[in-house]
Amino acid sequence: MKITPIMREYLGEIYRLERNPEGVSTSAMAERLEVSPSAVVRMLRRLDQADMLSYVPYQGVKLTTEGEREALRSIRRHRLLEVLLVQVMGFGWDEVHEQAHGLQLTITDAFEDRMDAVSGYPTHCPHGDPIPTKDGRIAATNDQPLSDTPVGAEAVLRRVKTDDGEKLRYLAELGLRPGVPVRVLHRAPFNGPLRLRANGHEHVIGTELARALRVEVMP
Amino acid sequence: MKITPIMREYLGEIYRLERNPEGVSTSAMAERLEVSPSAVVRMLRRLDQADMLSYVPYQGVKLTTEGEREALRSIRRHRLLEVLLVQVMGFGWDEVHEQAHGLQLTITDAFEDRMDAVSGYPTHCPHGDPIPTKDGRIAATNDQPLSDTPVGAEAVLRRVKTDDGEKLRYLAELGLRPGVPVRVLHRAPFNGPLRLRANGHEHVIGTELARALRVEVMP
DNA sequence: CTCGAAATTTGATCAAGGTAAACCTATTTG
DNA sequence: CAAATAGGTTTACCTTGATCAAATTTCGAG
Repeated sequence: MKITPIMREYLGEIYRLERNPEGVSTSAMAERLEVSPSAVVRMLRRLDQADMLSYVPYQGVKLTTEGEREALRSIRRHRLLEVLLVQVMGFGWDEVHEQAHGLQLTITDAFEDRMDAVSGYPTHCPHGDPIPTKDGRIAATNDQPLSDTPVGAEAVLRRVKTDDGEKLRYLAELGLRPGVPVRVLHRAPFNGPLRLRANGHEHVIGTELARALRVEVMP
Repeated sequence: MKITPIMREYLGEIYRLERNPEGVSTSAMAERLEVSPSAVVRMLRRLDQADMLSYVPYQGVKLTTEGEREALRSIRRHRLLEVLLVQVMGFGWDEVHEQAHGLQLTITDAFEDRMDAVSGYPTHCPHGDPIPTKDGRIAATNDQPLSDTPVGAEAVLRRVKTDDGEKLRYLAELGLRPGVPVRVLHRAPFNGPLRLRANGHEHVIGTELARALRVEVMP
């Protein structure tokens, strides 16, 4: 049974959701793929048929080994596209998720390779997620939510886990991008806002944003 | 009635065929769009419904004003994509037609604009065809087949009218690209091959190739 | 332990594609 | 000059992927 680019895109999104605490729900998939829930259900049945995953109605979904391989191919394309759009085409990191979503469906393998080359063989997407290699290996991530990081810690911002354009634009304004060193200065009690220092400036970050920021704590 | 990216692509191809001596046949469209003839017929009916063209079964097709506007939008995207693929992504001019064909369907308006900018606002595609402006105007072409050019004429190669990868690779090898000055040295009788000088070298070109090369004769 | 809200799934419909069969048009030939 | 036939065009029926509306399941609150 053959696999289409659209199927691969679903698999990529399922893979991402599987490693997310919220889990893989029909409606979550529908939202991320910008598609109706019913389209998701039908696709799940097809993907089950194609042995890409096992799907039990109302119960949930689990990728097979084969399914994971295809998912990683899709994620590679998506993240390489994001890099290309930011570094080569000059888009802001808040504009690229949706575009990569669409373009992924029509690029060729040759395009994937050229994209990799002209972007300088990047290892991470603009939001800090690792780009799987061509043979389907993906670097482990070793970071934690800024919201769980103890006061006083020296850390490096590694990932920004949101697709919300508003948030991304705001973070860009503050200069909070992957690779930037940050220090947690203070956290107000009861999940209050968090004060931190980065790029020589102090900023106050709300809880919602702090949960999206992932840092690696330095020894 | 709404127009989809796929419809626009058909319109673009019809526009191109309308200014071709061979005319707009169902099978010609099918071949250029890499689609079955039956798919073309169905689409023609939809496009007629949408007032993009008038279609009479077995008779033929004619674009409306509206249809031409959409066609030019599609052609602009296609040719800008070809420039991007060659100049920015590093593809050969023999590899870009098909890829542009697919990508056209998923790029956004914003991508079109960025593409225009990073390519330096090009006026012609890598094969020498003019790129329509955003408001739907297209430069007139003023060239003739090399096969009709008199012996002794000084001319400049303007366009290469073929999508055949073999031919394009061969021409690239000889350095025969748009903008290159050429001089016709000799033509063998009975549609025989043609000898010419370009880039300081002499080449012998068969009739088939000479028909694809379009030159502007210099005074 | 039942009821109702929220999420999930099914059913009917549309766009766009393919293959195979039917159908026009035009050219060739008896 | 009419009939036959070849080639291109169109129709008919099936697949994929999407939508919306209706039906169904699940799960938390009383």
